[in-house]
Parts: sequence; C-alpha cells; structure tokens
Amino acid sequence: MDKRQQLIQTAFDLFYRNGIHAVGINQILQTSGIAKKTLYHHFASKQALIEAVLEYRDEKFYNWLASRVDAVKPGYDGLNELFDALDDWINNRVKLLTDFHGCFFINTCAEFSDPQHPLHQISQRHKQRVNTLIESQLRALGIIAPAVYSMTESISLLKEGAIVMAHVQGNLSAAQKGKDMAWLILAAYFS
Amino acid sequence: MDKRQQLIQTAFDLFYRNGIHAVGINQILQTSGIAKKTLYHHFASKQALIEAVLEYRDEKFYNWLASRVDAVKPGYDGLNELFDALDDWINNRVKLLTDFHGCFFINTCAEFSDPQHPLHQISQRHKQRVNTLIESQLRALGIIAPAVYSMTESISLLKEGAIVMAHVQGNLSAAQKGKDMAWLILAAYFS
DNA sequence: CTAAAGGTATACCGATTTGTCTACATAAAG
DNA sequence: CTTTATGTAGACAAATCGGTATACCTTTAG
Repeated sequence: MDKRQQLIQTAFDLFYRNGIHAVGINQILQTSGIAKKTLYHHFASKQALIEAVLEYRDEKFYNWLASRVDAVKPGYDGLNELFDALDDWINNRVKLLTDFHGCFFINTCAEFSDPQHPLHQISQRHKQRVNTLIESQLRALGIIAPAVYSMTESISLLKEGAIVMAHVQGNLSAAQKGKDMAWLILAAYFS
Repeated sequence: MDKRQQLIQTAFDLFYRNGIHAVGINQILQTSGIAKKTLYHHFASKQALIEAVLEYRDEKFYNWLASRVDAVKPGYDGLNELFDALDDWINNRVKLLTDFHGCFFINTCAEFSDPQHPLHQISQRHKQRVNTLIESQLRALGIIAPAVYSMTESISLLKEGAIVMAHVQGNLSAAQKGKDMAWLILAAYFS
C-alpha cells in the first residue's frame, strides 16, 4: 500500500507501453486511483517521477539479469545465460518484466536524444551497469585488458542489436542469433 | 519554395532532435514560418504529416546508403562500405543526414511501440528495404537461401547494435566494431 | 490529547494541444 | 474575366498539459 511505489509502477507501465511524452500526469493518477496532491507530495515534478521510474526499472531489470547470469558458472555459461535470458524476455516468458516493448532505456534515449539530458544519462548508466556484468563473464574466461574492454563492447553491441531487431523488426529469435554470433567472437579470440 | 516540402523538412529536423510527441504543430509552424491553414491544406492531420516525414526520411536515408554501397564492388566491398557509411553518419561526416541522433525509425518505434501502429509499420518497412540492400551484397558473394536470410539478419543485427551503441552509450567507434564482427561472421561461414 | 504525516477529492491556474474558421492576397489557367 | 489553387494572419474552440490550492479525513506517535 505504498502510494509512492504504486505511482512508480503505474507510471512505468504506461511510459513503457506508450512512451513518456505521450503519458500525462492525469492518466497516471486515474489509472492508479491516487490523488494529485499525493503525487506532488512524493515527487517535486513529473521529471522527478520519471527519474524515479528509470531507477526503479534499472534496479528491477539489472537484478533480474544479474540473478540469471550469476546462477550459472561465470564465463561461457554466464554469457550463454545472458542471451537466453534476453530470449525469454523478448518472448514474454518473464512475467516480472512486463510485456516486451523494447528496452525502456533505449526508448527513453530515443525520446530524450541529447546525451546531456538527465534522463539520457540515467539510461547510459544503466547500460554501463549491464556492461560490467558482461565484463566479469569475460574476465572469468581469462581475458584481460585491453582485450576485455573491446570484447565487452562487442557483446554489448550484440545485445543491443538483438533487442532492437526484436522490437522494431519483430524478429523474436534475435537473441538466439546474438548468442550464436557471440560464440563466433569468442572462438575467433581464442583461435 | 514548395511549402509542403518545407513543412516536412522542418518537421523532420524537430522530430529527429526532440522526439515526435514532444514537438507540437505550432512549433513546426513557427520554425518554418508557414501559416497553419497551409499545413492543414497539405496534410489532413498531424498524423498525416508524421507519415510524410517518415517517408521523406526513408527515401533520403535509403538513397544515400544505397548510393554509397552501390558505388563499390558488390560483396565484401559493399558490406565494408555499408559499415563505413554508418561510421561517417555516426561521426557527423554526412551533412546530408543532419546531426546524428540515433536512427529516426528506431526512435519512432520507441515512441509508437505497438507493432500494429501505422508509424511502427512504416519504420519496419524501412528496415526491410535496408535488409534487401544487405541481402544483395551477400548474394554477390555466392551465399544462397536459406543461409543468405540468416546472414542478412546477422548483419542487420550488427548494424542496429552499432547505431544504438553509438547513440545511447555514446560509442562513436561502434560502426567500426560492427564491421570487424561482420568480417568474423563471413570468415566463419566460408571456413 | 494533540500534532504531524499522509491521504482523498476537486476546483482552479495559465499555458499549450490539435484542429477549424473567417477574411484577405496572389498567381496561374481556362 | 473569372475560377481555382495556394498562400498569410490570426482568432477561436475544446481539450489537455503540469502544477497549485483549499478543505477535509484518517492514522500514528509523542
């Protein structure tokens, strides 16, 4: 019954499905059944609410992904699991994450395109967190600097590509394709 | 002095930089210095204007990319040129395309997330056009069905990943990384 | 007992949204 | 010469935007 949390969750659902600019304060209030005064008691502005929503999604998504990856052996298994997790997300097999509508952070950067914009930067930090997850898997394979940075970028590129292909082009097997390509990258490194 | 074209170009510039929902009709009118009556003479609604803007960008971007790719030998050279062209775009070396703010069609799908939405579908068709460009390069290498379809998806995934990494994470060398990875994919196929 | 925190409901503010309208000007074509 | 297409300038409408304000209720803690 935490009203603040209810507002964040309702706002996320609406923002994720319809975009941030397209959803007004009043729609969030009507959907959640919470009074306007209460919203402005917890948040100074719509902007502050959006920032809280991004942090909420960052926590939820990262924790989910990290728990999936950390449940298996670091290294090959971890990277496999990363793409399997993406595949489950894309194909709506993860009820925790809401129906797939692309990556909320990529979508946010599309709406707030300026890299200096606070919402863009929060999204960027989320991506950096996920990159550290990838990097730790590569380090477990004995890959060290500077190769580990280059490889992390490669895997991250495959991950982003898979998410966007799934969303924009409706290619639901994009994560499996990303996984196959990740294997080729690794094989090439160790050959 | 074609007012219709002026409106489309002004609208594109504003939509691309700030997002579609964030830009109002009045802002487009003020920036272009065109009267409201004129806009509604040429377009039935804002939605119709947006569709015209997407088609304008589709033409402009596809023609630019195809002319770059078709200027070199089909096959390896064409694929190389594809990623070199992306690299030029990302690093603002193509004045024709306006300052890089990610892919306008990916951004549009982020704002209009429902795959059934007309604007989402127009964006999807643009991606399909670009895919045919990739496919023809692969066919020039002697790759035939069904492998050519799978390979086209792979290259497309790398392309999307590069664009998003460049925009969201600010990684300006993402297209070069995509090119390197494309080479590995091709090498693996022919080995 | 009282005071503060958190809540509902709703009226209101000024600005902005898409879109329509009137009135008028110009230029080209039959 | 007159019609049609295309244009400007701007008032106007109805709705919605983010945000503030008033009035009142309930729970909890000192």
